[in-house]
Amino acid sequence: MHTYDYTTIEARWQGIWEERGTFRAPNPGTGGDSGGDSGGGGEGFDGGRPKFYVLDMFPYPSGVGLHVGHPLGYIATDIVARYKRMTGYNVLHPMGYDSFGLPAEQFAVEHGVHPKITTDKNIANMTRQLKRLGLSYDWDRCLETTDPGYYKWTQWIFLQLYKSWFDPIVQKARPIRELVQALEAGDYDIGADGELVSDAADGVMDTLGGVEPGARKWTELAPDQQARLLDEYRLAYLAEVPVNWCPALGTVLANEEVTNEGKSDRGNHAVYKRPMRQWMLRITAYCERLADELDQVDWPEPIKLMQRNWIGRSEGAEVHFPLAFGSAESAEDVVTVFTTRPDTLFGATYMVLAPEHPLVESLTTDEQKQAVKDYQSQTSARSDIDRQAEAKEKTGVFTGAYALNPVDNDKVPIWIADYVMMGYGTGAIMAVPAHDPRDFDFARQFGLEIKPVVLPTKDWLKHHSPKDCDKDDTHDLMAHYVAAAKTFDAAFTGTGAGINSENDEVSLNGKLTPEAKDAMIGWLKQRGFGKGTIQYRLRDWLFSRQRYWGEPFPILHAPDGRIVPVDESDLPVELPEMEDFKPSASDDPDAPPQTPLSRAPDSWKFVEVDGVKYTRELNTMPQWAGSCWYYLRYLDAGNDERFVGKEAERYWMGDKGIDLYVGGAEHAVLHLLYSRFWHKVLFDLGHVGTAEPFGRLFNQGYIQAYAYTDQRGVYVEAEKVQENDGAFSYEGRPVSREFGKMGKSLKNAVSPDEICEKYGCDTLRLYEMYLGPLDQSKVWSTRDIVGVHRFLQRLWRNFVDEETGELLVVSDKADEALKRKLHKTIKRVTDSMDGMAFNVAIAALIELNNELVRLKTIPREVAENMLPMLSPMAPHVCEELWKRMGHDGLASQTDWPTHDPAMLIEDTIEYPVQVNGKLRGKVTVPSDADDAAIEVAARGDENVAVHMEGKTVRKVIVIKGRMVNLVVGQGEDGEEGIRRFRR
RNA sequence: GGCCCUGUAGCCCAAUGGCAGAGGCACGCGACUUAAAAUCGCGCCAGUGUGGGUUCGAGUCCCACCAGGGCCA
Repeated sequence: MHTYDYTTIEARWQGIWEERGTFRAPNPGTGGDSGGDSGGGGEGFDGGRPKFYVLDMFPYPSGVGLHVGHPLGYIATDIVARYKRMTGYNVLHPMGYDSFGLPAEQFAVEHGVHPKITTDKNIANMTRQLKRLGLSYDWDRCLETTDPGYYKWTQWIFLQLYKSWFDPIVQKARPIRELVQALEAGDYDIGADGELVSDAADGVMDTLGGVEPGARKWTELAPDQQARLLDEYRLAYLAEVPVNWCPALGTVLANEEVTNEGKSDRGNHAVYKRPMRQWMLRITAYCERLADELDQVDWPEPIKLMQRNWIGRSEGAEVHFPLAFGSAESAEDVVTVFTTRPDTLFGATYMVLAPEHPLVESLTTDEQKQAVKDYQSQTSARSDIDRQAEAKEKTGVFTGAYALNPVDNDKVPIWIADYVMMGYGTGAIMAVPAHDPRDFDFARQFGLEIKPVVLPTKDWLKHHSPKDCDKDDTHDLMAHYVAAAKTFDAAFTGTGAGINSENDEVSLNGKLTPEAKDAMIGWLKQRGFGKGTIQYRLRDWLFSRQRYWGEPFPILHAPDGRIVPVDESDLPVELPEMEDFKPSASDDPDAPPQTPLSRAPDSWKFVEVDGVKYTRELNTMPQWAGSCWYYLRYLDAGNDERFVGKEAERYWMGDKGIDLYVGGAEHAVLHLLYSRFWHKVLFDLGHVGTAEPFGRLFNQGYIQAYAYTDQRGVYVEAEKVQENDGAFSYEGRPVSREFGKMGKSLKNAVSPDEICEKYGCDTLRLYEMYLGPLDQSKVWSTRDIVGVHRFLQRLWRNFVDEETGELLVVSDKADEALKRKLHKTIKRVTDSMDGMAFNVAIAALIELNNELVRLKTIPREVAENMLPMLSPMAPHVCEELWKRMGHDGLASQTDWPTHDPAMLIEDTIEYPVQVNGKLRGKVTVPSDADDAAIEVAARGDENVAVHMEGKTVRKVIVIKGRMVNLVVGQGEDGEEGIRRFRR
C-alpha cells in the first residue's frame, strides 16, 4: 500500500529543510564594516528582493510544554512567511525564548533545581515541539534572554537609559553629558525644586516651569548636589516611591502586574503599598509621543485605544488655591490641584488632599491633629484599588484649615480623604460636589455645601429631581435645582451652560462647557492662579525586582552613596552561581525585602576599583526587560560588537519596522508599551532608524475549549470526562460543563504532540487555520479534525495510486471547466492569503480538490499550480507530492501561481431580476450584453412580467455582472420619466 | 458605570451594499463490504440576536436594546 504516510513524510522533509538550510535568511552586506555588523552576512543574500519581517510574540518556555492554543499564531505567521518567500520577498522569520522570569524561578525553588537547568530543559522541549510543526524559522537566529551574550546588551541598553535625559523642548532623549554641557554653559539655571530654568524664550520657560526667584547656577552647586540634580533627569533613576509590595512573592510589582482586585497578576497573592528605594524608568517623559505616534502604526484600533487609555491623557488645568491664613507669597502657602473641569471652579466648595499629601502636616490645626493622624494610619492599610472602589461609604477628616477659592475668595474647608490618590495629578482636588459623583457623595455625607454651576439637561432634571417636584415643569425644575441642588439624587456630570459663575473679571454664565473652560483657563493664567495643563495617568515604570532569575543591573554603589555605572567594556555583569536563590517570601506585609543576590558570594557582591570598594546593585530587572528589544537582536543575533549591526537593522526594519507582528491581545499595554518606549529612546539616541518598532500588529484570537468542574467547583481533567446522553461524568461522578480559554488552569489543554501523532502536523496546521478567522476566538473540537485530515487523504489519492504507488498526474490538458475552476481558485486563494483569511483559502483548495476526485488522473497544469498554493499551509505533503511529480527543487521555493484573468470571464451571465427589491426571476444573457439588452431580457422573464403588470416602471437599476432591479409603482407603464441607474 | 469586539443552519464558519451558502463537522439515505471501519455518492437544515432608520436594494452602513466576551473604572 502506498497510503498517505504523514509520519514518514513529515520527518523526511523537516530533515531536508534543516540539512539544506532552506529557511536561513542571509543578512545584507559582508559584515565587519563601520556599522559594526557581525560577520556571516552577504552570502546568498539577494538585494534585489524586498524584505519582510514577520514575527511572533516572544514565548516564555513553560515547563508544561505547548498546548494547541499556543501555535495558532505561529502557524499563521509561518504561512505568511512561506507565502511571502514564494512571492519574492527576503523573509525574516525568527523565534527565541523569553527565559528569565518568575515561573522558572518558582519551579526551580519548588523542585530544588537551578533555574538554568529547568530553563534549558523547557527550551529544549519547546523547540522540539515547534520543530515538529514544520515552522520555517531561521533557527540560526534563535536567542534566549538568559544567555549572557544576550543580556549583556539588555544591560547595555539600561546603561543608555541611565546615561540619557529627556529634553522637553525637542521632546527626545539626549545623552546626559549634553545636559551637563548646557548647564556648564549657563543655558539653564536651577530652580528651587531642582527644575531647569532658562531665560530664553517664553515658550521655553513655560515648558520648564518658569523662572523661580531662588534659581541657582550649576557652577554654584557642590559635586554631590550636581550628581543628585542629574539623577533627577536620567531616564533610569533610583527613587523612594510607594510600590506594590507582594510579600508572598517576596518582590515588588509594576502597576501593570497588579490586578483590579489588588492581587498579583501571577499567583493572585495580596499586594501592599509601601515606600521603597527602587529603580525607575522615566516612561512618563514619553507619554505624549507614545500616545501620538500610535497614529503611525497599523494596529487594531481596540489595542491602540487600550494604550491610549492606559496612558490616560487628560486635558485640564492646574489651579492654585491660596491658604486662607497664609501670605500667598511662597509656594508653601498654596494648594495646587489638577482638574479636568476648570469651568466648574465657581462650584468648588471644599478641597480634598490625599492623606499622604506632604502639606497635610503643616496645615492641620492643633484641634484636628489627632483625628487626622488616626485617619492617615487607617488608610495606609488600604490598597489603591480598594480606595478607588465606588459605591462605598466615603470617609474623610477635616484638617481645620481653609483655602480661598481664587475666583470669589470664598473660604473653602480643606479635608483629607482616601478617595484622592497621591499618585495621580497633584494629590489634591478641588471638590465640586454638584458635578462630580464622588464629591457629591462626600459632601452629602459630611454636610458640605453643594453649589450648582452647570445647568443640566431637561431629561436629567426630570430623572434626578426630588419626588415632590412637578416633573413636567422645566422652569420650576431649573429653579429648584439652582436653589437646592443637594435635594437632587446625583451629581450632573455632563456639559451645559454655566450658571452661578461670575466675578468682576470673568463670567462663565451662559457659556457652554468647552468655551467656559477656555475662558477660565485664560483668566487663571492672566491672574497667575494657574494654567492649562495636560495630565497623564501613566506612572514611571518600576524596574527592579527582588529576584534571582533576572538580569543583574550594571550598577555599582560607592560607600559614600554615589551610583557608578559599570563600564560598558566590562559587560555583561553575569549572574553569580548560587546554591540558595530563593526569594524571601513572607505572609507578613511588613517583612523587609531581601534580595536573593544579597546572599551572593562576596567575590561577586563587591568590586574594588582604584582602592574603593563598591557594592553591586542587588536587585534584578523585571521580565519585561529582555522582551523589550529581542526583535532587534534577531536581526544580527551573533553580534558581540554591537546590540545589532547598523546595516542589518536598516535593512530589516526599513521605514516602518516589523512588517507583521502577531500575538495575543493580553500584551496590549504591558510589553507593547514598554517595548515602544525603549525603542523610542534607542531611536532618539541614533541607535535604530525607526520611531516605532512594530509597523503592523495583528492579534490572534484564543483557542477555547470545554472545561469541567466537579461538585466542589474544582476543575477536572477535561480529557477524562465522559459524555452520556448530554450528561457529563468524571470517574463516575457527574460534572458540569463550562467553557473557556484553553490552558493549565481550566485543565482543558490538548497537546499538539498528541495531534501530530494521530493526524500529522499538516493536518494540525490546516485544522487550526480552518477553525475560523485568525483574529477571533474559536472552539477547539478534536472531533472535527477528521474533516481536514480527509482532505489531505483525498489530495493524496488524487495524486498517488494507493495500490501501485503510481503517480496519477498526467500531461493531458485540463478541460475548460476545470481550467476555469483552477484560475478562480488561484485568485481566491491569493486574495485570501493577502487578507490572512486562511480559512477561506483552505475552503477554496478543498473545493478544487473535490473537483479532482471524480477524475482518474489529474492534469499536470492543475497539480503544478495547486501544490504551491497549498504548501504554505500543509508544507510536508506538498513537498512529497512535488518531489513525486519529478521536481528537483522544493515546493517551498517555487513561485506563487498567478491566475489568468481571461479564464475568469464567463460567456454568459445569469442575472437575478428583482422587482421592487424582491427576487422575481432569473435571466441568462451574454456577458458582453449592454445595459439595455439586459433590461430587455429581464423584462422578458415570465414571472417578472407578472409582477410588473399594470404598474409604471419608475426606475431601472442594472448592475453589470450582478443583478437587475426594476422599481415599479401604480399606473400604466410609460417610457416617460424612467430613471436609469448604472454602476 | 464607560468604552471596544462578536451574534448567519444542530455546531464551526463563507458571503467588494446586489440571488443568504463556499467549505467542514454532525445527522440521514445509498454504494462498496460477510460485517464494521475507511472510502465514494446523494440528501437534510437558517432568512442573518431584537426593534427602528438610511437605500432601488441591508447579514453588511447608522441608532437603540438584548446576549456573550474583553478592556478600563
